[in-house]
Amino acid sequence: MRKVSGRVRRGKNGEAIAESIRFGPLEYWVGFNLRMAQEHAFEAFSRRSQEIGESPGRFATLTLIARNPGISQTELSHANGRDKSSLTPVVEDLVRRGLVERKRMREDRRTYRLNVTPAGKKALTMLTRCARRHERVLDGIIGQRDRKRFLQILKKIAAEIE
Amino acid sequence: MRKVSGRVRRGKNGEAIAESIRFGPLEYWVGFNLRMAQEHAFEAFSRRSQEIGESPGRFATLTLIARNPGISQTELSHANGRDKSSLTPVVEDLVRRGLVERKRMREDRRTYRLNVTPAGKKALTMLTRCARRHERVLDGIIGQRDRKRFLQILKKIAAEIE
DNA sequence: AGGTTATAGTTTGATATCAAACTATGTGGC
DNA sequence: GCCACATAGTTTGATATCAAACTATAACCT
Repeated sequence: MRKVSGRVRRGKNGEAIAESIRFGPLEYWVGFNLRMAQEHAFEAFSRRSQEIGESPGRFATLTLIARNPGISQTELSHANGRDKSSLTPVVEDLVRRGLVERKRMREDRRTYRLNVTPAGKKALTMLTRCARRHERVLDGIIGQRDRKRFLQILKKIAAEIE
Repeated sequence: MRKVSGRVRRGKNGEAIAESIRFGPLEYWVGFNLRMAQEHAFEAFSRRSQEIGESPGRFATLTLIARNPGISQTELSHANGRDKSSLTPVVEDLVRRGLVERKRMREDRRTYRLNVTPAGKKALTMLTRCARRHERVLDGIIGQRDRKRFLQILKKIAAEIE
């Protein structure tokens, strides 16, 4: 867990003087707080998924393939918000471990079709359980009353910012 | 700008059939949408700060040093939510470019004190202007009514998740 | 004082990511 | 058919990050 920010300065006799950090405008700026929230949340999910021996990044990838059988790598990279070149080693790994199957399309031999194998479905089930626990924690923090609106705003930001 | 997700599949006669991606549970999960919002927002800020020739990551760093004169690298790394080792090259760069000054503490010769130089203040002013424009865009998307609550929730997530 | 333990910062090795260059394939104009 | 252009995926080079090992100082205990 990340330590919470706090300064300790020593006085003349070496006694600890706790000071807190001044965040200035960062305090009330959305950009900074969005980053902090995301990074802390991601880290928490990361720990959770490590418990079941999966990388946290695999979750969205597997879900998207499972929900969109035959999806291509480029489509997947857009859906997941990553560059297609980042996907190459990820897909390689998933295929190597037998979680995803990859076939050339007949009609267009540049394109691959991705599908989740039975083993992949199993891994996804585990990851989904893990993600549900994570979501429940987040829900607890956000509160039932604000959750829907909060989610709407997040979607709006992703969709509308240039 | 990142393309929006959408699939195009070819029919028998080669006509384009647009399909949209199914996100399954990702659709309504906070974790995924938090990540997407943060990444899109960061990318937008990144473009903005490139226009003035600064890295987006420098903004929080410079602000925190300016607001906490004499802060140490470890304190800074906690405040900024980064590992102290990540800070080494960043501080090096800021010092090399004359934006930050770094002095050994007398009382504890392991520790450095960081301070922003006049040149650093100037760079920070530019970056702050840039960040303000970015914030205004975000404010427009979020809406004045929900902004405060939204910010509160982001802070709560960062603070409370394990 | 001397040895043990803690702390500040750096170095190193691993990972994830992007962007640009590249390869192979496909499409369209003529 | 051929040539220009577009597209799917890979490779390569750069950057940012973390975690663990390391160096140097400092604090603590007896």
